[in-house]
Amino acid sequence: MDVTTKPAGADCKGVSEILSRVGDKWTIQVVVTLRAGSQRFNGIKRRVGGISQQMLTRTLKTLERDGMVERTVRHNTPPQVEYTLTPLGHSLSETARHLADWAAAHRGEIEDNRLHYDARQL
Amino acid sequence: MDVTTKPAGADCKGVSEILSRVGDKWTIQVVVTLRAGSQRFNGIKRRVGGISQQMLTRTLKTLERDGMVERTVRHNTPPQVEYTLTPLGHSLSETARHLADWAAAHRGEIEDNRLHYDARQL
DNA sequence: CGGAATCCTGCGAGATACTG
DNA sequence: CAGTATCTCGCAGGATTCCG
Repeated sequence: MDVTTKPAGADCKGVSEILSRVGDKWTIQVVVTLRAGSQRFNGIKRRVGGISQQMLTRTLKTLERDGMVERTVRHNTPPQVEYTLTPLGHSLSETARHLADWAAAHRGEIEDNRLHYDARQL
Repeated sequence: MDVTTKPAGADCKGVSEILSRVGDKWTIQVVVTLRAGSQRFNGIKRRVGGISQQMLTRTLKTLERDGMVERTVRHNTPPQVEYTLTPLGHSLSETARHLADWAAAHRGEIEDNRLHYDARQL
């Protein structure tokens, strides 16, 4: 699909899909967790904290499908499954970090604005 | 900002809230639309396209509360309400654009990965 | 240990109609 | 024109149970 015709802000549908992935509750947290290196299922679950097994499974599967993480199975006893960030996944994590930095930098300002706004509504 | 000391995923809660705002379906589109300058309610509605007035109202109100847009009322007949991006809002739009650029750049790769993945599942 | 399958719930979000 | 008020529905996301 011809991205070049895009006038600097016209989300061509596919873009907003990626955006929504970033906004989803767990994807970014999992990706960021994996920046530290390969990890196994319950390891990730422990590190992310608060995620249900169901959602971790879904998130990892989606990320794998998108080519953000690689899944490696070792048929030992007990079984081991390792998840590793691909270059694409790393790239996403970098971009997401910019956003996170922005959020961290302006969080106070935003909360302030909310307080003022709410006060005015009384 | 010293990200390196963060234990690999310590989203300070408020950050993920901002992230989810970015991922929400309309916020970014409205902000991007307003980059072109002040605009009125139905003007935004027309430009964004596909948004219901309900969602536009909600989105604008949230953005106003967060201090991203400023609302100016003119009691004419017919009434006019203008929405303008604040500096904070501009700043967000810039950051969001980086993400959108990333998304646009990797969209093809991701779709490719999905096709391969789905093919393997048969 | 690493999942899959199933059930349940709340909220995001659309459609529509009414108001000032 | 610029909203507010309802009603509704789909789906993200949680809890729980079962499987290899």
